[in-house]
Amino acid sequence: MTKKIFINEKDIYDFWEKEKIFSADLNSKKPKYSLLIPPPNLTGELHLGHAMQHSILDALARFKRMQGFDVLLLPGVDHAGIQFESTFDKKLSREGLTKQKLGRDEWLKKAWEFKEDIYKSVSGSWRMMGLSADWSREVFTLDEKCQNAVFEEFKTYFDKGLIYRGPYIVQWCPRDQTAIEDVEVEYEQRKEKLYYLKYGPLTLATVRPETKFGDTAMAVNPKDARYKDYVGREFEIETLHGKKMMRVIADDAVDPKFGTGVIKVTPGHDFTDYEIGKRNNLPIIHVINKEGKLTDVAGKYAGMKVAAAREAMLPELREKGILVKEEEYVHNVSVCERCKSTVEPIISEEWFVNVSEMAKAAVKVIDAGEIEFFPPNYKKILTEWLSDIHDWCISRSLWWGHRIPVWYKGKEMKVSQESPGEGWKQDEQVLDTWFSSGLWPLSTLGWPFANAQGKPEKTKEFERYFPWDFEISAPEIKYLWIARMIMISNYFTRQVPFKTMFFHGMLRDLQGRKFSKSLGNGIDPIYLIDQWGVDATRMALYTYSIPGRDGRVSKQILDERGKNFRNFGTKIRNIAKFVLELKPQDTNSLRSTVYGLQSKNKDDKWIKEELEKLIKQVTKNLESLELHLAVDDIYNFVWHDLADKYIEKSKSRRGEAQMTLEYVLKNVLIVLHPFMPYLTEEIYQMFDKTKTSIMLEEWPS
RNA sequence: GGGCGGUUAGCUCAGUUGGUUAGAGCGUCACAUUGACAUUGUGAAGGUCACAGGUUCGAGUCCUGUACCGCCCACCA
Repeated sequence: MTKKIFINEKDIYDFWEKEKIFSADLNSKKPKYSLLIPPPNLTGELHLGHAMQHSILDALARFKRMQGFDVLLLPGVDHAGIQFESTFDKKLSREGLTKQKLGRDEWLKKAWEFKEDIYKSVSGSWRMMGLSADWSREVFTLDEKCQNAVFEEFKTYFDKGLIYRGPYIVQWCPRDQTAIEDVEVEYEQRKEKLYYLKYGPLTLATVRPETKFGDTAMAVNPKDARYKDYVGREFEIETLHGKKMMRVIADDAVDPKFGTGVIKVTPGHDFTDYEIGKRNNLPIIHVINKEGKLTDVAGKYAGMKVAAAREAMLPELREKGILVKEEEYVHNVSVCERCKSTVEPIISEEWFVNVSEMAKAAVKVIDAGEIEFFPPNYKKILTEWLSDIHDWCISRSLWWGHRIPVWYKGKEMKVSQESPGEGWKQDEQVLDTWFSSGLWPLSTLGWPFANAQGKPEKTKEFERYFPWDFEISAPEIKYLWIARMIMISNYFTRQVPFKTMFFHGMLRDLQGRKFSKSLGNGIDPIYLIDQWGVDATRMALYTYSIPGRDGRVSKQILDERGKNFRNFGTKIRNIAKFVLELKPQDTNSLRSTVYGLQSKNKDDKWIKEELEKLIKQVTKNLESLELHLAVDDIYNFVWHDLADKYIEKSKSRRGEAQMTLEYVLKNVLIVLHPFMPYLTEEIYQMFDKTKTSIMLEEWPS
């Protein structure tokens, strides 16, 4: 084989791609090992978490390939509904454009162009980590095959009666103008005021006086002796629009210890109150609209934003003797995970899926141990969530996504991918991003199945690579994504989507905070790569790759580690230079050394024993997904055993040691390759070798 | 209010089923040195492993409790 000299990392990557070493082979006789890359959101940069995730995936893929598996490492991108749309709308507003001005069709056209731009700028950096993915199979969640899969999913649920549309109280983000899921809501601790209001004979406490226009009852706990005599009776109460009769009801949801033990019931704008309202047949009054402003029922406060209206009405409440007391109150306010605006519970027409049966079935397969979780306690975390699941609100008032495949004509309704004909109008909403992401393990392999005759027939890809052997995720999307993949996959295929589920920890700043754009505390992996190289950056990240363990990092700490592993790379380069470039004239090439390792010298025997231990350890640690330990083992062996001890001693018997040196170095390169792919390939090419690339070498056993 | 995780050297963290003097990197100090490598080598200092009990021949590791930090879940308006 000819030796190759590479100019830089990209040069090596291109070489691998050209040799098609990343491609999975459907017709391979080897056993398969499939890994599914979590599709990054199409909103911009690769962040540290991605970089770590990709590094872990790639190490395993390379390891399995060398172990003789036909590896599929499948890449893809997620359209990321809300996130993409808000990024794009911000860009439009800088150009003086709005959704309204453009209209849906024009907006979508521009959105697709923007998508292409973003994709181009980010896909390069995703590859830069060295990801040995099969790019020929890359999937985007809005590709035709995903569209088909999503339609099949929707239609199946619909036909089985699991999908329904109805008014429901949802978490509404007034800024993103869409309903969001419970799991997309964050809580922010805020100091507000608790207002005591006089309602007829009773006094109650509330933090939201502005919703009083929507009150339809007062409620107390049925066990509360103080109010026993009031229950079931109506009282005249003073409102801002004059006097009004209101009933007192009893409901278990009322906590007698809160405030005065009496609450006002506003079924239109509070989750508890909505439930109370349902149980007691209370009417629903809309006080807040989808822009977060008060409606006409608020009289002169109509049109004001919630917070402003609250302030504005206080003087009148005081004056009329309704507001009798105020106190400081610290509580959690719901905010939108994406844009951080206060979320309003409001009633909206939305689509839902009843997932309780699916979830039950998912709990069964998880309990049966069909998926191995890292760390193992996630098994319990997921089954508990699935056991207590609510109907899934799948509609979003966005334009970027899979449009709900329902068409209307007068009172008629049809589920169809294409327009059923003249006069039919499609539903305006799109599906929740996770509706398509939940299908990811299936849609990436060609589900739904149909042959030329339209009969179901599994694709070859699906037959071979499903279920996936390995999936990885950040813990924060365990419910949004992981639980749903398990549930949906099991529903459609009666199989788990993946056999191993790895949750990595979250990288945080030194105060333990998440990295976020708004805090400006992010660390750009591209910076680390520029500074220390891809391999060193990967190594630094592996030290944080322990399942479920968060890590605290700063730019300084990552620089330290990056520098350290860059030095390690230099160490190996120097070892290679010592062993291969400066070798004595009278020694043979590596090829002969493989057969001639019978040296009786005690140093030779020692280093070979240590090497064997290393190989065993690294193999074991990779198999048990403890990459940090594998990295540590190699580091110690190379630096302290091989370089500091063995090489130093070998200097007095250089020629004799040559064969052992080459043998050890070559094996070190192989076991290090999953972690530092570029460096190891570069040095491998300096050997008189038998394989085109180190990627094709066999893992030593 | 429930559930989970963390607490080990100045900093960031390892420590795999309990087993000798508890480890790494960075930082600090001393010495060496152009010898594959100054992106170096040798050595040193630095820890009552959060705290209190318990199990054990033996506990950083297992059990109970406490404190602090963090995360997730939850309809306290």
